Amino acid sequence: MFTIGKASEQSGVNIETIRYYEREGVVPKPGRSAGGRRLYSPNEIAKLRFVRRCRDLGFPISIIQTFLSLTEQEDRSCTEVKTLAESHLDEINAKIENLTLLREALRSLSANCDDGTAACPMHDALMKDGFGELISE
Amino acid sequence: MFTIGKASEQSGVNIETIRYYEREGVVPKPGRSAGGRRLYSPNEIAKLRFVRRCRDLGFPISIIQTFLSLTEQEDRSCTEVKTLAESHLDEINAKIENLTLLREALRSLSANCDDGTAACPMHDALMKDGFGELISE
DNA sequence: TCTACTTCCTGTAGCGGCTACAGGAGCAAG
DNA sequence: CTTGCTCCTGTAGCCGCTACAGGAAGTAGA
Repeated sequence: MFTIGKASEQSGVNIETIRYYEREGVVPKPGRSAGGRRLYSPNEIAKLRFVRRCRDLGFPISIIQTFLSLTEQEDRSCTEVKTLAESHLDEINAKIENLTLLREALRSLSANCDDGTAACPMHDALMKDGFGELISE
Repeated sequence: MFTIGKASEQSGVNIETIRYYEREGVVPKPGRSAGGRRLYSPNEIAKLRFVRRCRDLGFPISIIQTFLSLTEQEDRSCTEVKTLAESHLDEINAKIENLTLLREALRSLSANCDDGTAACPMHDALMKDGFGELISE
């Protein structure tokens, strides 16, 4: 059994964040020592690590909770997890696409600044009425 | 002069968001009608549009405020704007890179689910201790 | 002129996902 | 026994909005 500090080290989840996850019911409440300190089993630490990795992958907490509850009921949850992952993949693709558009827009605005004619062509372009709407979303 | 509803239409900024920008000092307080309603000049509406477009480009409010204050003092602020824009461009590139890594990680995890051997290979991979740390940040 | 409807006002609280305190208690080493 | 670390609870703040509630002002038609 490990205290919250060790659990944090091993899972890579910040101590405050671990307590936050507990408050929000993302992970179950751990046992306590005689002195009232949280004690984590290796299994619970694995769960925290799982949450962190899912967060790193960009999953929102709500979906991670679904993942964890699907995992509780051991029967054939793989396809459901896969479906969720793939719809998330679509979102990521959309984000990448938008960011790429945005990058091009910024690049061309910034490039205009090089000719040194106007006070600030970038600013002017963003102020003007006729400037096209960049982001689709 | 236009009421907040018209200003919202013309700038593309939500009414509530306009008031929020005013509270936060992003844009100056507009004049008021006899009855106490906000009245916007075309110039103020252009400013709102400017803020929205910068937000669309992913700039945080704090940077947009810098943009606007650089604009107030008309003297050669172009290079500063350009510098800010380019460091923002770097951030966008980093985001795209991370998302791309993330997409590959998700794809390969999801692909593993297809062979239908384990209960859920994706879940197992995320739980395991040895799984590499994906995201650099 | 009265009424119905729309727009606007202020103020406050909520969202997600943390992070940062304050003020105190437990615990191990020297 | 004291020092210093970790831990506890509870609360407030971060960003950039968004969504109310409860009321006042303005507009259009009968």
